[in-house]
Amino acid sequence: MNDTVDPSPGEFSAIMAQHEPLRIVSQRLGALPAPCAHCDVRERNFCAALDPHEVQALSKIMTEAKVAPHAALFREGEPADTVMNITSGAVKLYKLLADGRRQILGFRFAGDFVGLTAGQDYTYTAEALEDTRVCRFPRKRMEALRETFKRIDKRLLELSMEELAATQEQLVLLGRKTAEEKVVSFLLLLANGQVRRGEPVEPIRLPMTRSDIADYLGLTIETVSRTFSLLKRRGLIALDDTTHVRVGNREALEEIAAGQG
Amino acid sequence: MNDTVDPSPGEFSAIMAQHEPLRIVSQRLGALPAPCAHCDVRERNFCAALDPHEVQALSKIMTEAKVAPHAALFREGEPADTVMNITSGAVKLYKLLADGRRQILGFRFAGDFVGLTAGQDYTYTAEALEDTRVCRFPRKRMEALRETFKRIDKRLLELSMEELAATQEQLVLLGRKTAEEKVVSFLLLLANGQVRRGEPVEPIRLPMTRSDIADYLGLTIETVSRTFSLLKRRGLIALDDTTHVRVGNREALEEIAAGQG
DNA sequence: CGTGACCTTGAAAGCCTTCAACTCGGGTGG
DNA sequence: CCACCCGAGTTGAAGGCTTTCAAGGTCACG
Repeated sequence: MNDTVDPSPGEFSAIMAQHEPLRIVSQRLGALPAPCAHCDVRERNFCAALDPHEVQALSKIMTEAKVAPHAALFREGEPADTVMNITSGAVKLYKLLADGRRQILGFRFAGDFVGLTAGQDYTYTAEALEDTRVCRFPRKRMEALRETFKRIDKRLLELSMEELAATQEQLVLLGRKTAEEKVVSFLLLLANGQVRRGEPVEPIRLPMTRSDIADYLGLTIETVSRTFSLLKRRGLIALDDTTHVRVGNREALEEIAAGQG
Repeated sequence: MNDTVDPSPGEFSAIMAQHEPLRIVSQRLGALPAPCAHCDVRERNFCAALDPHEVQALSKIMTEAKVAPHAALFREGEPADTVMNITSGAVKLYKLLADGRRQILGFRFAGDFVGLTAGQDYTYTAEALEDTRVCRFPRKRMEALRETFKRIDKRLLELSMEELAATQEQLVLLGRKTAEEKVVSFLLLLANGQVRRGEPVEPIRLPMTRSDIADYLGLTIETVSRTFSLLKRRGLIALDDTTHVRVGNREALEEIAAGQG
């Protein structure tokens, strides 16, 4: 957490310029309120559906920070005193078993909210995959704000329920899908995420390593690699390089992901 | 849903008498408000932390129903127009893949809340494992009530976050634990649930079939059965019959579940 | 007492993992 | 400038954990 620093206000426009997708979303949706330029990732960030008063109050308790690749936003077991809204970059969330086995719970991108917990401590670790920017909200002050603006709870509940549904979908993937189905489901999930954020559908960007993908899908890096190769050989996907995938036949992939026999 | 009928008011005391655990919890916590006698499963039901006004309002929109074994409370894909609080019995939640493979998302017991969704439709099926009673809250009227009593949202958010954390723990189980670790984790989860509801720790009651357990743990019924046999042979558990388990060495099981590999 | 659902156990097969070798690209220091 | 190293990724071969296939057992129920 000590590797985070606040960007100067002057940097904002430069940052926004680097993030074409965010600007696209902003333009598409017009001038809605947002606590800061960074948070201006409409529809997805938790300010969506809030009114200007609420957003303004939120902006007052918020601080901005950037996180370097491999640095943690927070770690499992630490006191959960901050919730964060990612404004650019990519983050992985994971838990560890006693002997070091790792399960990645999910990946989060611009507009996503992380660090909300029921208990006192974070129940997972959040780590940046690349240069990442976040808006940080102190939990104490956030809770005070929630007392004043009850609608914030409603919004957080919506987000929490959506996250729960996505996590339950992931249970199906881990418990009942084959390696191929897992990898295909993963690619489609990333593609859908890009569309939701207003980014181009293709190429599908993979900011995470094969090891991260493996720990997300409950596989080994070798199986992930082999499955990519297999899909490529079958003409179902094309790899520009190891981090950019293009999809040939979307319908075919959708069928595989759904487990059509 | 048509297999549910409302019990007559006169049945309530008889029902309560059958549910020793609920009475125990009630006595322990004293006279807190609850929408109905059935909902009187303190600490766990969603009325906990609400004040009498809120609970009274909730009781007015609530109807009670009983569900027979194998009958569905609701099905995946149906319009999600009711949320429910289980007051007795046991329920399994599951999703299906196109070819029929099933993943059980979790089991729910007295005091648990089911059917809350972000979208319009249920994203999973809920089916009774045994005779089950529920309090049903029409979504529309519930949402109106949430507008009036904002604290309900706060309570629902708490429940949602707890459920999310539990589901994330299940991701670790499905993605990274061995068959033995899965079964042991499952038994401890059930044991903890019984304690939380004020029931005796032992024997651990298994109201679900081996097939249900398998589909919850991402295994086959044969592997589940073999793993039970293995644990029994090692003296780590004892099976009174197929549905009642006793634990010899709790610490040893905790270590196995945590993956002290 | 037959029937069926559920559970257990054995043996063979298979999917994924483990172990191992090799490639590729980037960073570094001589 | 380039040899060297290291992390990340790919591919092959062997092994193992779990599944699949198969058979038998138990118990509730009509």
